[in-house]
Order: sequence, then structure tokens, then C-alpha cells
Amino acid sequence: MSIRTTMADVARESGVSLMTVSRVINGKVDVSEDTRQRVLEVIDRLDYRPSGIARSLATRRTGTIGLVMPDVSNPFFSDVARGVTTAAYREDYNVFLCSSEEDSHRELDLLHSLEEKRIDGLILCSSRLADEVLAAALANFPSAVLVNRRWRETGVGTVLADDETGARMLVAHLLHSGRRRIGLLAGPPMSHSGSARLRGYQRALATAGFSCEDALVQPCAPVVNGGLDAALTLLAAQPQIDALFCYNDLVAVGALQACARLGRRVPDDVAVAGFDDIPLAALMTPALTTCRVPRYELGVRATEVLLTQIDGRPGECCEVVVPVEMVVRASAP
Amino acid sequence: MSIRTTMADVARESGVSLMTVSRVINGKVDVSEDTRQRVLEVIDRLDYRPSGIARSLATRRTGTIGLVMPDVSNPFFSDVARGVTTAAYREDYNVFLCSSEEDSHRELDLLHSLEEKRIDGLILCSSRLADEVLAAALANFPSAVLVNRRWRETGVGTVLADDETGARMLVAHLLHSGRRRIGLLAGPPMSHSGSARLRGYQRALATAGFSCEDALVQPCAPVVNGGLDAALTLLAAQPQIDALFCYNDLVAVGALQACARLGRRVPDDVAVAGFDDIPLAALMTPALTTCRVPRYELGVRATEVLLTQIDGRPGECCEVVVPVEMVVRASAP
DNA sequence: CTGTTAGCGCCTTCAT
DNA sequence: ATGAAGGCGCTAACAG
Repeated sequence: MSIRTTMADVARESGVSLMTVSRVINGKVDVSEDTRQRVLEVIDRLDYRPSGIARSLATRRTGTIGLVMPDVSNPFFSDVARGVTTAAYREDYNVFLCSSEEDSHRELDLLHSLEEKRIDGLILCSSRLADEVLAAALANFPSAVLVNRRWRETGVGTVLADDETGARMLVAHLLHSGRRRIGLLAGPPMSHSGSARLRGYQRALATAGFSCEDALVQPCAPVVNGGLDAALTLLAAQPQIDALFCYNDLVAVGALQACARLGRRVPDDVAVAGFDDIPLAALMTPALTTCRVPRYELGVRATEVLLTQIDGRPGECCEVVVPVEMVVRASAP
Repeated sequence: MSIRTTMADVARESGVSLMTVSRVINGKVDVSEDTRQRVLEVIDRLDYRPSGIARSLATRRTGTIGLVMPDVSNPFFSDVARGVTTAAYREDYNVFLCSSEEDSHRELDLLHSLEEKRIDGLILCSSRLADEVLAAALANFPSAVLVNRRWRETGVGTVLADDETGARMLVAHLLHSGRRRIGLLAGPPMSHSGSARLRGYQRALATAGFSCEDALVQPCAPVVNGGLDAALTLLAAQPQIDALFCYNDLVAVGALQACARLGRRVPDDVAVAGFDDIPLAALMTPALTTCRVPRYELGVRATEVLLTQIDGRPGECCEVVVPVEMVVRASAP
């Protein structure tokens, strides 16, 4: 496989010119059925596979998109990734996967590398970049879709879950079941979900006539250990807390562990609610009350919006908001 | 961003030739510090980013690798993927992620698309392809590493977990704790882990002087529902079973659900053991006895082996076997 | 140290 | 319906 067979080989072998081969490969109509068959036969026999690189240089299209996310192994994002790869596959695109490991320096670095790869479009999930930095980076891509980050610029698609509504429903549910001191383990403020879930929490309290105390809001890394640490801290500082609304399910799992460690029974002493409804949520003991976010669909929709933009039909559906659904289980009945 | 700035622009702007710019970009030494600075300044000012496509066409290297796996959203593979992307990032490679969704037709299709993309190397995880088909496909890549599939061909790297040893330890542990009718929920026979774990099961039984009955071996899809269905079937057919050795942790979770549904207590009536030690395993109730497989490391090692091959140092470390470690928890004490 | 000449493999445009 | 010429943006040889 050191020296690849090229279009010239196929042309020579089938006694036609390069252009004819090219036409056959690209399914142009103006080729006689006769020569088409002959060329196809040679292509098959030589196991010829056209060079996407050369083609890309000539057409200025690569048939690739970039997918950047904070952590592929986070079950939320791995579902998004599956949606993206599946939708991309349908339209014959390949996907560059980049995991920034929650590091915004690396995130920017990855965006630069994708720029050099001349991807046709970018899907950027839960970007941690500051607005100006993000704006500068996005400007260098022919088209882009942001997942989980609100963005006003035209030409940039946006796919969001309805996090605020979900958070309001969940906190209203906690209040309705008699909880009065509801702590929040808050997520990344730069992400839409982080700020929207906080907002939903605040609004639900306000609507019910309660004040929102800063002391009940604890910043928290969006993973199990983040939830464990934050819950331990918050419960120590505010022992009268009777419910924890957690940024996501992973955090909620950490919160469950913290409660167990502190001897607080769930849900009797402390109710716990998560967000996302990752598969884990239903399997915990007690099973987690949470809000279902259609992660796979987020990935699919983001890809569809992006490919639509790439095909030069921008404008339409520039901001997609997908609904979420409360799921009540044992951790906060 | 419609018309990209090119090397010619940089050359003109800084009053040098194309080659000098090229040299600066590629860090060649034979450029005077003076002109280097001038060129760098222009590159920075114009925010010039070289075209990887053009460069690839000229150098016949793309700086990309392909990663093909059955399912990105499976926690096993998403950890592998994180290892691959991280190791690739270190060496300045980008990763094409392909999820075959457990469909071997699609898997082959994805391999073809990667061929056209002219990737420098391929990492193929748990391929479900038949030997001849796989051999033909691999021949078209400059280098390749298989994860979780044994392969004898030279020039193809291989990274495996020591599944057989792990399975033997686990089954020996079950026997040691007094279990006598041990059912197996078996995984994909085409994968190394599927066959190796079966072999470990058989050998552990044989070593202890027990026969291995086919009736105790139930084929099973490698996901939660697969485990649920298979366990229901097997426990119905063989009610005297007192332990289930499951292909992986997801299957074990399904088995736990089946036991709950059938009113069999775990571990009192039936012990359950999984494999992989995904994060979920420790969080289940009862927590799963399992075998820790270093998934992230598998991805890192596979990438290292691949990049070593790409750099033209083949031969060395063509088959890497990473050790596993038994983790005893409540589901099979 | 710097520039010139040829491609890399394919597609676009214009002829035929 | 088919072919010839030129170029996509960059780098590998050679010159100078």
C-alpha cells in the first residue's frame, strides 16, 4: 500500500482520459453507459479509492466536520457524539472528535488545529471560552453550531435544551413536596446549562415567594467528585438544608455519596435531584429524580443545522431549543 | 472568511518568497533570524493559518488517525476514545471518530471513507468483521492497530486486555465462595474479550474439576438490555444457577435487574460478577464485583503504538497486553 | 541563507 | 460524449 493507485492509473487502464474517470466517479451524467461500465470495472478491479485530499484541495470542500466537547467520556457528551457521528454518516461526512478535557487553553488549541484541517463546519459543545475569544475563533470557520451556549451572531447556529424550564419544574417539585431549604450545586457559569439551571432555580424560588440565598448556592465541578466535595462543603455550612438541586446527574451521584457519608438519609432528610437523566440516574439507589435531556437528539439536530448551513441555506432554524421532561423517582418523590 | 489568506499573501506582504515562508512555518533552521521575525509578524497580523489539505497533498501525510468503535456512548469505548484523543493531541494528530453502532456493514463503510481521507493510521476497536474482510480492509491503511482483537499479521499492532486471566480469577473467586452452578452471559464471539472471557470461564471450571455445560452459557448482547433478556432466559431455563458471570458490567446491570424481577436476592441466591469496572459498577446496589480494565490506558497505548509505527519504527511492541485487576464488591463477595 | 521549478491528485473551464 | 490546459496551496528537490 505504499504507492496508491491514482486516477491516472484508472484512466490508462481503461483507455480514457482523466476527466472521464472523474466524471464517472462523481456521477456526472454526460458519460456513455458503455465507458462508464468499463471505468467502473477497472476501478473495482484496481480497488481504486479517490484521494479525498486532492479532491478537497480542488473543490475547497473536505467533507469533514469538527466536534469539540469538554469530555468525551462524560455520558452526556458521549451521547451527543453518537448523535453527531450518526447524522454525519448519513450525509457522508466524517467527524473530527476533539475532547478539551475541560481545559479552555486546549479547547482553543484544538480549534486552531481544526482550522488548519479546513473542516466544512464546527460543532462546539459547552464551550468554556470567553465571549471575545470564542467570537474570534468562530470567525475562522465557514460555519458553526454551538451546543449549550447561547450566541447572538448571525450565521452561527445554536442548539439548546430548555434547561431553565427543566430547573424550574424540578425546584417547584421540591418545594411542592415540602422542602424549604434547597441548596444548589451549580455548574459551569460559562455554559448555557450552568446559567440557565441557576436561573430556573432562582425563578422557581421567587415564584413561590421564597428568597434566594447566596449561601445556598455552591459552585461545583460537573462530575461525581465535584458533587461529592461541593455537597460535603455545603451541607456542613448549611446543616438545615433539606434538598439539593444538582447541576447534573453526575453531581447528584456525588451528592448521594456525601449524604451517605454524613448519615443523612435520602430522601427522608435530604431530597436530591439531578439533571440530564443519563442511564446511571435510574440505576442509583435511590433512583434519581431528574430531568430528561435528549442528548442524542441534541447531537443529531446540531449536525442537521450545521449541514444545512454548509449547503448554503443559512438563516433557517438558527436557534433550536429542545424540550426537556421531568422524571420523578425515589431520591425526591 | 470566504477567501482564505494564503502563503502567497504572507510572502508578498513580507517581501520574501513562498519557500521562505514555508521554511519559517515548518521551523527549518536555515532562515535568518531577521526574516523569520518579519515573516512571523506578518503571519500573526494576517492571522494566517496554513492549509493542512494542501500540505497533506504535498507531503503525503495528513496528521490524522481514524478511530473506529462499535459504540461511542458505551462507557467502555468512550474512555478508550478519551485516551486516544488525548495521546493524539500530544503528538499533534487529529482523530476521526467513527461509531459503527455495532453494525459491521457500517463498520466497513466507515473504513472505506477513512481510506479516502488518507489517514496516517487506524485504530480499530472490537471489530466485528470476519477475518478475510478485516484483512482486506487493513491492507489499505499505511498502519493500523487493533484493540481487543488478536491478529497475527506483521505490521499490525495489537492492544489487548488480559481478559482470560481476569475471567479465570473471577470465576475462581465465585467457586471459592461456594458457587457451583455458574451461568455465563457471553459476549460477542468475534471480539477478543468475548472469546477470551469465555475461555477463562471454561478453564477456571476445568481447573477446579468441574465440567462446563453448554446449557449454562447464554449468548448476550453487550448492553444492559442484553443482560436483562439473557439473564431472564437463562435463569428460567436453569433455575438452580447460583452465580452469573457476565460479559461486562452493563450486562451485569441487566442481570441484577433480572434477578430483582425474578425475586432472586443478590448475592444470597445468585452472585453476579461483571467485567471492566466502569464507573457504574461501584455505584450499583449491590456494588458489582468485577475486573478492572484500564480503558483509558488502552486508548493511550494503542495510539502510542500506532504513532510509533507511523514514524517508521515498526516491529517493536506489536502486541501489548495490559493487565487487569479483580475488584471484589458486594454482588459476589 | 534564499529563490525557482516541479509536482502532489483531482476538478473546473473551455474546446472539440 | 470526451479531452486538454490550468490551478487548488503547499513542499521537495535543486539551484544560486
